[in-house]
Amino acid sequence: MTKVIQVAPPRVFSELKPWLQDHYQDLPKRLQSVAVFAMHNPEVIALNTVASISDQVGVTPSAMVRFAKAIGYQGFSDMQTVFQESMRHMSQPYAERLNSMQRSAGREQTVLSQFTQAAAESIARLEQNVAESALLRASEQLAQARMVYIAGQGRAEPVVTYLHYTLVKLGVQSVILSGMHHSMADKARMLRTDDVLLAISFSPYTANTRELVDICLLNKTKVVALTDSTLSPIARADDYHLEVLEEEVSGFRGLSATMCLALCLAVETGRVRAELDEKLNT
Amino acid sequence: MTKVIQVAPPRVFSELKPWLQDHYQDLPKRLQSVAVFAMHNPEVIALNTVASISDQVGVTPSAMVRFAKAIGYQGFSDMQTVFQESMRHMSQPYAERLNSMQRSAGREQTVLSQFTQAAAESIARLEQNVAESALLRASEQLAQARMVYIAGQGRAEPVVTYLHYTLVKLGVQSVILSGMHHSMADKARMLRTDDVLLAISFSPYTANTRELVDICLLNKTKVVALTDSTLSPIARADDYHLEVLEEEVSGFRGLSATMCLALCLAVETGRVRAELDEKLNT
DNA sequence: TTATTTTTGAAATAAATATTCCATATGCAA
DNA sequence: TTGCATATGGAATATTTATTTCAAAAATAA
Repeated sequence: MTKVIQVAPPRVFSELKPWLQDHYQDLPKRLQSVAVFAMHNPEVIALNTVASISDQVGVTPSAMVRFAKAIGYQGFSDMQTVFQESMRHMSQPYAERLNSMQRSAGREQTVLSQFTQAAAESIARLEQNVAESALLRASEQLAQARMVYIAGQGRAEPVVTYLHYTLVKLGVQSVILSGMHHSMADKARMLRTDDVLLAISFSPYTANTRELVDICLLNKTKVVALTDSTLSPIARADDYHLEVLEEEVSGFRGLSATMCLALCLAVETGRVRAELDEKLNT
Repeated sequence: MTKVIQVAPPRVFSELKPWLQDHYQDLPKRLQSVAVFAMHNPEVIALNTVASISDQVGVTPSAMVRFAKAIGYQGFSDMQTVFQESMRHMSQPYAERLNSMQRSAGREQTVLSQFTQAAAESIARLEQNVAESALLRASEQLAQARMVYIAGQGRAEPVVTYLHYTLVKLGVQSVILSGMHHSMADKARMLRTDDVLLAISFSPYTANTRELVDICLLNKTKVVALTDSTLSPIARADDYHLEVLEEEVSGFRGLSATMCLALCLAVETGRVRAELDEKLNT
């Protein structure tokens, strides 16, 4: 039985790399092949089965298991989880950076670092998932509105406040609906067909906001929605909606990415509005 | 046997999303749960086993298989490959990422990428600049308070709303001061020495919030401040303040990092408060 | 209400996947 | 060369994991 090492194996991918550099020379030929492949295609190791990988590397399945054991893992499966874990953070380079910085320092995760990491991940994802065109379409709707009515409750309320504050500062007429003590029907009656409802709602979706959107859609009033999922009841095929999903940390969802998107929406609306105004004046 | 659909299922993740939007309503309860989870945590679906996922979703393994079949896949495994494939492309932008970073120096950027980048930088800086100990000290003050009064105007108001929402959810008694139609003196008179004022204020500092802090300090009422600079008039040497600076993009400052810090503060306060309560009960 | 269909969970089964074992090959030293 | 140790591939085995089945529960319609 070949035992290159018997101390605790690296539990994170970033530590595995330097380890292999040190011990590469001492490994048998096949295991070297595996090492090279693993470093060049970590995502293949993370996602495929032993049979499939060994085939791609050009070795037998046994070699894969031996490789894992040579490093010190219990077996291939054990090693694979380390590769998988590294993938989770791959798509968020910011997060990975923060992560590795802390790990190298040896510190444990502080409350602050946990939440900043989640926020950074959410923002990175936001950039990937929201199409510039969708943002533009939504902005155009808002810019054309005679008046923008903003609605949202609970966790969405800070977003409502922020959007209102920013839009007003940018010269876009807007009113907060949530605060008013009217029935939903009363609120809906205020809206004219040249107005636009800007609805913000997250899971669990509050019935009020949902109801408001329903009424508006019936009245042919335009609705721009900001939500955390296209499965949300307020996101319809025919309206303009933007999606933002916040990473969760021990049951808490932040608003970092949402606020970022809100600012984008407001600024873009302001810009489009300014363009429209200019056209009218000439 | 339940057959929602029998046509060819989406082979790419991006097509799967709209499909679920259309058919979500028609799915049984458990399958809806799975749908929501799958859209929110695609990487978990890609990387874990049926047993592990179903456990996280809170359904039985059978439900996972049924979900896959309902969409039209042969089984869970078949669906999983689609999720895995989507991950492969996700992590591809490793090189692409660097490109976009470099592009920032030269060419034009989208509105979205400009703001997400600013937000990410602000958050990264937040993590470096805020000491965990400062966060803890501030949290302890808030946790010991009989009642937390929250104040802040303008750009700080969304933060006030959010802090209030989160603190209440965590069982910490708190009230928003800003909204009340009282004079500053009236407001200050409400505060007892065992209360704490949580003041949020950014440049340009509104006179109101500043005045409130001054009165509290005179009355020996504790003040916890959240601001964008230690030079801020509301940050004093002897009180508890946290600093967060948002990166600026063409004159606009976001709230992403601020919201992240606010959440940290609230959660940490809730934790400390829970500890205190436990001690009292024993 | 009752009858009928749909949904659900738990256990049994089937499939796949990783791991171990062993015979053989390969490299190396005397 | 021979002898010894290590490395290797392939097949057997053990384990894990997905899938199916079926009875019970829930929902729906009559």
